[in-house]
Amino acid sequence: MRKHVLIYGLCGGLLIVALKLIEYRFLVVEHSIEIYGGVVAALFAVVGIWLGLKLTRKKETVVVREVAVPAPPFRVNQTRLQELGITRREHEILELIASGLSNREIANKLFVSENTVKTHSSRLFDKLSAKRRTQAVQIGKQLGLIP
Amino acid sequence: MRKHVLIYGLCGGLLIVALKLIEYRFLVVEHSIEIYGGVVAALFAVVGIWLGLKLTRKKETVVVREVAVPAPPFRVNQTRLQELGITRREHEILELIASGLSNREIANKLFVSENTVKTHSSRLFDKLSAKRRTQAVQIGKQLGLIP
DNA sequence: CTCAAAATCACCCGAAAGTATGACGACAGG
DNA sequence: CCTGTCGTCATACTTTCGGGTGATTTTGAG
Repeated sequence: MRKHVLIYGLCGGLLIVALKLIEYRFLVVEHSIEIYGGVVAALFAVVGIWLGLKLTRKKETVVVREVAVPAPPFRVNQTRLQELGITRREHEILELIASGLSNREIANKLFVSENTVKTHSSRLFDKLSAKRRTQAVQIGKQLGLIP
Repeated sequence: MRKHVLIYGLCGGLLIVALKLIEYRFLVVEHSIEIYGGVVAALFAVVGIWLGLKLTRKKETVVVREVAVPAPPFRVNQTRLQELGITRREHEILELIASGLSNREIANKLFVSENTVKTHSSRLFDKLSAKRRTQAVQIGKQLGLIP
């Protein structure tokens, strides 16, 4: 800011000197003082406006808008399934257990015997280190095997 | 913009007239033309700077920064709890069931008897229209009672 | 204080869940 | 052809769950 003022002052001084040097050659007409003043005024006004624009050009307003992330579509973690050696049937049964069905209901839905469902779920619990179906569901969710 | 220029011009004209009116009273000294020019220059430069600032004050660069909302914080649906007449204890037990604990484990955790846990869960199942604990968990999630 | 709701506990019993073990057929891959 | 995996099923047994009933204590609102 100070710098700008100094530069401005210097320019003003130089301009005045320049004008003085030529005032007796081209502006000797009587009453030309008004023209002289107007020109000087216009010139410095333009310089002032330019300076003012220069000084404030960098103003910015940062607007932070929070955007809700759309629900990430559930994707079964196939890698984990393989790691744990969980078969398709076992995974299918885990899903049905998670939806709140009993062994018998699952058996009916899959057209197999209840005992089969029990064996599957037993093996599933082993692989998930679960002792109960509720725990299996909880672990399954945590591992991304079910939504 | 046009308006500003006009106003400026008008002011300039008025100033010149004003100066002319007093030039023979206070600035009759020879060579005072330099002082006159300097004053006019400084005055209009100031006006110019002010104008420049005024013109650009409202210019803003809007930067939109999208912020991903991490996880929608889970909020228990208290209204639904009241609608169903589920007590605090029952809700507490629903949460523990959902985390995969057995009745006995819940009893130990809450320092009550297993029978108490059974009674609570029984009433809870009634209120949720659930026949099994797994179903209670599924319904509870659906109703926003548990995360 | 009083009353009702909530929380606690007990006992019984049948149903469901879970464990253990063995067996059989289908099917893919070496 | 042989072997391993998967899916299927069965039997027997133990544990857990859940329903039903009744009772006592705590607690909070009026």
